[in-house]
Amino acid sequence: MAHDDHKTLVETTKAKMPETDTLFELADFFKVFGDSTRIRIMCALFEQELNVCCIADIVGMEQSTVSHQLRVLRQENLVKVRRDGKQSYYSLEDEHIQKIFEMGLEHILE
Amino acid sequence: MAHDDHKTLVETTKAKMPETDTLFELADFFKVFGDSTRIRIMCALFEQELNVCCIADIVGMEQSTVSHQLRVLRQENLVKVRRDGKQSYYSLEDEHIQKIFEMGLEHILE
DNA sequence: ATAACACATGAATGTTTGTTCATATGTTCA
DNA sequence: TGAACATATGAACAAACATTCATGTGTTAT
Repeated sequence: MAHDDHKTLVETTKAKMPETDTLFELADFFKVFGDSTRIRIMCALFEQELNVCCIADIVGMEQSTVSHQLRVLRQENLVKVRRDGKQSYYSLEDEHIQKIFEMGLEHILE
Repeated sequence: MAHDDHKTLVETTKAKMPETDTLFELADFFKVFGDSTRIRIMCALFEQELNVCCIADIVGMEQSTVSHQLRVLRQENLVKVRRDGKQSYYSLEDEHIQKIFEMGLEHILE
């Protein structure tokens, strides 16, 4: 009966999926990649660590904007800070980031 | 002079980065992964193709909501549709998706 | 101590986005 | 043809988000 097929398919599929909580976390993680300012910040940090003022000039946005976005990146453990005198130097926390970037680029360039 | 260092660093970093347009596209692409409903839809489709009504039951949302989100996924070439009678069967378009998922999961599970 | 600088943060604003309801389109079957 | 079903779509609404301005915090150097 079609009803049973439907119910079975729904149930078995749900059973094979990761925990809902995990998938919500995953969405939150990718959300960070979904903004062009943050993408450009991360991209700039591929080369070397940079202080806030440099990043702001590179992406062409207010220092304040960049600081807010760096906080978002920090909260998701994507960047780390090193304080040196008056300046804060940011760098990438994780080597997954570059791979995720590459895969995204592969997808859009085809 | 510090001013020159700053300017040089900014310029050389900008020069090494991909085109700004590309990075905007990349952000739009990742934006699609940044919603838990869409993440769960894609996750369900890892197993096999599914029609809209099944997907709605699996993720526990309105059919309308799922249709809207499937359109977003279609627009970014992440899923494809196969029409069979009254039903539309959706499946994943791209094998990058699973790898991107895996990397995201690796990041959050540590 | 105080001025100048680098960065962080709170409040306010406008925009984007996800969801729902209602309805339209398209398909099957009697 | 008309009823029932599956899906798509438009309008409306609320919630989330990115940016900016103004200001606070912390550091250096005079």
